[in-house]
Amino acid sequence: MEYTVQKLGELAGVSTRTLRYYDEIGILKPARKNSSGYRIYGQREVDRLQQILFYRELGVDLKSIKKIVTDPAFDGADALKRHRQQLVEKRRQLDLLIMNVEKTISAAEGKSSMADKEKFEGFKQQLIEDNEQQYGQEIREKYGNEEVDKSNARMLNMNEQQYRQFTQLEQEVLAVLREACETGDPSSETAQKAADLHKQWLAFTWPSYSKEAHAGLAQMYVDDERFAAYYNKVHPKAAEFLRDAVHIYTGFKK
Amino acid sequence: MEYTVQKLGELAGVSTRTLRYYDEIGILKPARKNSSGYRIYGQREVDRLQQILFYRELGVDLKSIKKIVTDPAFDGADALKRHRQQLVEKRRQLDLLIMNVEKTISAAEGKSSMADKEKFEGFKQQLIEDNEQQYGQEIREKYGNEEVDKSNARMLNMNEQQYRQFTQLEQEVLAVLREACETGDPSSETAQKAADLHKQWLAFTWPSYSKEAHAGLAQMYVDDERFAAYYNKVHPKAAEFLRDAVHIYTGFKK
DNA sequence: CTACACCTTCACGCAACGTCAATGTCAAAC
DNA sequence: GTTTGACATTGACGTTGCGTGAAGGTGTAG
Repeated sequence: MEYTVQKLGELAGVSTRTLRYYDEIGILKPARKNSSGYRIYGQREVDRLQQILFYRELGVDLKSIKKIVTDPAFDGADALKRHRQQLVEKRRQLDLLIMNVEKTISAAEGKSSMADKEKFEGFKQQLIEDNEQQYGQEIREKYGNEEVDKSNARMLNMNEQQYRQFTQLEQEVLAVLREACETGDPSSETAQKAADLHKQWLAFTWPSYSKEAHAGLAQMYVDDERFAAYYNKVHPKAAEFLRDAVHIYTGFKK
Repeated sequence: MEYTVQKLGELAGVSTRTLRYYDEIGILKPARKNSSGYRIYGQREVDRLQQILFYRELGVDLKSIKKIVTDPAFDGADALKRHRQQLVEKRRQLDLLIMNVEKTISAAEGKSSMADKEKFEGFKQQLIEDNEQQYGQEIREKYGNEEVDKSNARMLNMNEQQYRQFTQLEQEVLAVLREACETGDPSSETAQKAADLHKQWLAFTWPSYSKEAHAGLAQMYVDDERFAAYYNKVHPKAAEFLRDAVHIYTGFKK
């Protein structure tokens, strides 16, 4: 039972290029080469190829497969578990992505029937609704209806460019905050920059900035688990850290 | 407002390499170059970069982004819809992959006996602990300690095969629910199938099934954002949809 | 004047092959 | 004995979105 590249390829359903590649990376070497340099595979190689293809179908990368098939002491099931973890994480990311894409699409659809001029109205409207639904009640209780309505009104008055700046600033706040958290010091320069960015971000929608409101809001980020969860995406203690940084930034005393 | 590569990079949170690459592929060219060949970007380029990054975050590839941002006649929303289709298909593949990997793992575990059985016990134990930590308090408040403890006890009494059925059912519920959401009709056959699967799934751990409890639980999936988030992985309105479907399934009247 | 930070253009590396290209070999047909 | 055609070989580039040097020019502060 000896096979040339093509025969083995047909048998296993892979291209000859693949077999040469597997030889090249040392994952499946032919049993021998004939006088003209042709690759000759035997039964052992067939079995091994099956094994390789089995793991390949499960999405395992060739480097890991190599370890599994070459080192008999290597635990395949264990490797698969780690692999599963990666896949599950990948799916989580994909789920988030799809949710965002769908949000964007439905926002865009709400707008497409309208005039071109009102391009982002639907998008912003959606954002406000989301926000209201998530945090509306608490914010209204704390800051009063007027303030919140004014804030929403400001957002509705944003144009597309402002909106993009707004979302970008949001990203920046999170990025700097994450970096700052690593320092562990809320009075560090980075932390204070995060607080400043957060103020700027706030200024986009909050009608009147005040140190007290800023400090109070920061406290709420800690108290309200939904806010906390939002910030803690970037670091387990990000919400607390931001509060401390903002309290220093605003000169707020406990 | 002029920026060199690094300045713009810091502003937008991308590397200078990325900006040079975007120049190279013609997706974002600098406004001009100074006498020494330095790239100089202006406000227009900043805006455009924002737009690029916006789509990039949604996982759109640069080739498509190029079309969107360079050709004003190109419909971004349309591109996003095709993109979503790709993502959904990708997720379907990923789901299949994960199922296969899990099948393989549990098959391998069923083979090796003693040590792995203990691992399995640990697995269940872990699952209960996770669950307790995440939802424990609310559930205990709503349904009482006894019920919850009984539920946990049932899970601990599951054998491996039952456990596999249980997790498999969980996946099925999500899959059918996703499909049902597309119909938009909670009374549709698919939606009712989802509700039925959900009941079966529930039966695995819930000691005594009742329509009232089922309907109430479904309502909680909407009210509690953590449950909602779990179901909304598959569709933005999945939690609400499931509630409606279950309410029809159980004949619950508002 | 000298650091030193910042800029430039190559160019390789990454995963897993697909796809030529140029050339050698085997078996059968003429 | 030669031609043909299928099959083999070893390169080597293309794919995607940059990261990461290398080698060398430029801007500015001390």
